[in-house]
Amino acid sequence: MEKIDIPKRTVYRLSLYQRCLQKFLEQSVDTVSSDDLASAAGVKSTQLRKDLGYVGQFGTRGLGYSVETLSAAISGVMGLSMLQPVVLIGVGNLGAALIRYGGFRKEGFEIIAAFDAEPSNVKGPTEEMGVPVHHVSSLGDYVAEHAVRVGIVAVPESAGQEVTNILVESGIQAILNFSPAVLNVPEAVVVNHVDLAAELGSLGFFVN
Amino acid sequence: MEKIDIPKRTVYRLSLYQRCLQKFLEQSVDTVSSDDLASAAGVKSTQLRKDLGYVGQFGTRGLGYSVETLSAAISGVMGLSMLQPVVLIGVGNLGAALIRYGGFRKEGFEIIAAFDAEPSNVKGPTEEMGVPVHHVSSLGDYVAEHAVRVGIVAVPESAGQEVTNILVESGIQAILNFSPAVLNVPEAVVVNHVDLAAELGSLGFFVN
DNA sequence: GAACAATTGAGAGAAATTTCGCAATTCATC
DNA sequence: GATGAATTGCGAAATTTCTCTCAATTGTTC
Repeated sequence: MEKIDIPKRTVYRLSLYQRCLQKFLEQSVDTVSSDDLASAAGVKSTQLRKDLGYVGQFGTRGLGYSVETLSAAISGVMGLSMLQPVVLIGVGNLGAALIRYGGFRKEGFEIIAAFDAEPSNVKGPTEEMGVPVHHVSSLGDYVAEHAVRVGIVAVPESAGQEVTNILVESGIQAILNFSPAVLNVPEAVVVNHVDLAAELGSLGFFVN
Repeated sequence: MEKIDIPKRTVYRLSLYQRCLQKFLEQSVDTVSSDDLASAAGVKSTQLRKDLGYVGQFGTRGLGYSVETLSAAISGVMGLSMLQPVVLIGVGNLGAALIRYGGFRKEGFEIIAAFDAEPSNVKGPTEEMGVPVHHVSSLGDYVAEHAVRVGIVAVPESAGQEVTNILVESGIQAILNFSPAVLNVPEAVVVNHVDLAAELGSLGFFVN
């Protein structure tokens, strides 16, 4: 497929654009210019057009883009046409917050199961959100059985690689990693690393 | 000051290096090569050396870097020599998780107060972590009075810009933004945007 | 103290990403 | 149906970021 040659940055921004389009859709806007959409997403319009250029041609010169068409096109490329099941590993503070956080569903993802080393310590999410919390020992089988392609890792650093190995062996294709650990994965597996401490830490440089 | 011309990416990685150095320090390692440190941080050694080159010269050819010296040097540049007070706005799922999350303190940051539109709905964090939760109406005064330089925004999108304006007017210098909103700030204020939904959303592209 | 192995530091080169510039196209108006 | 304003799409230029290469330096061994 031609997917491979879209820059990672562009892919990330496509998902921003998608969210903005959704918002326009809710407001019954049916046409946007690259300027409108770009400023909603916080980027320059030239960048937006370049990004969309990787995907195809959807605009009408002089007019702009049809919100609906563009949104559908991006959905297609991003593989968001149907709900993508996701597992989450590590139901600590952050993991539990992510389960309760509704924002993922709108992006086309649904956390269908959570795993923890001590599921009995976990109470909230199961009842609140209907997400069952299993023992981490069943992770591999679950992922393989349900053909889950995306995993969210929210375990402590020490367990990060171990959990990742299980996921990889069971056929995971993409990981969103919230642990501070640097995860070692085969090339075919994509990891997005969200390092909260580093994000905050790097702000230190800019103050004073 | 000479700070301005270090690339943002490099600044981010410096904070990774710092954390790795801390770990080496705990293990009583006192010298590391660029290869050792780079692989701990998940980057190439040439990149590490280039990054450190922005800060100064700390290594000894043939030997490597003194963990202690390098760590101190990075701390100096990153302004982490003393604990940096931080306010957090929006004590929902994510905000509460961030308060409970201990990892920030190690990076030299301490959440000294939290703010919410409905502080009475918030229970956990105040008692657990000793972080008081105030009404958002007192945010501006608090920030100004305590000369807080860094803020964490974890409010819903609709409130993002409003809260940001208050922070900016009160003299904030850096913001870690977890809301989906694109925050408009003057040039002097730095924003790090952590967009959870977009991070997960962009993974959709890479699966299947 | 000479030869060797290890490792940094920095300039040059390569690659990736962003921005610019402008022709091409479309719609609305006269 | 010609003129003008708006706006895309894309190649080219500029910028930023990363990687390579290699001389310079240090400690170690014989």
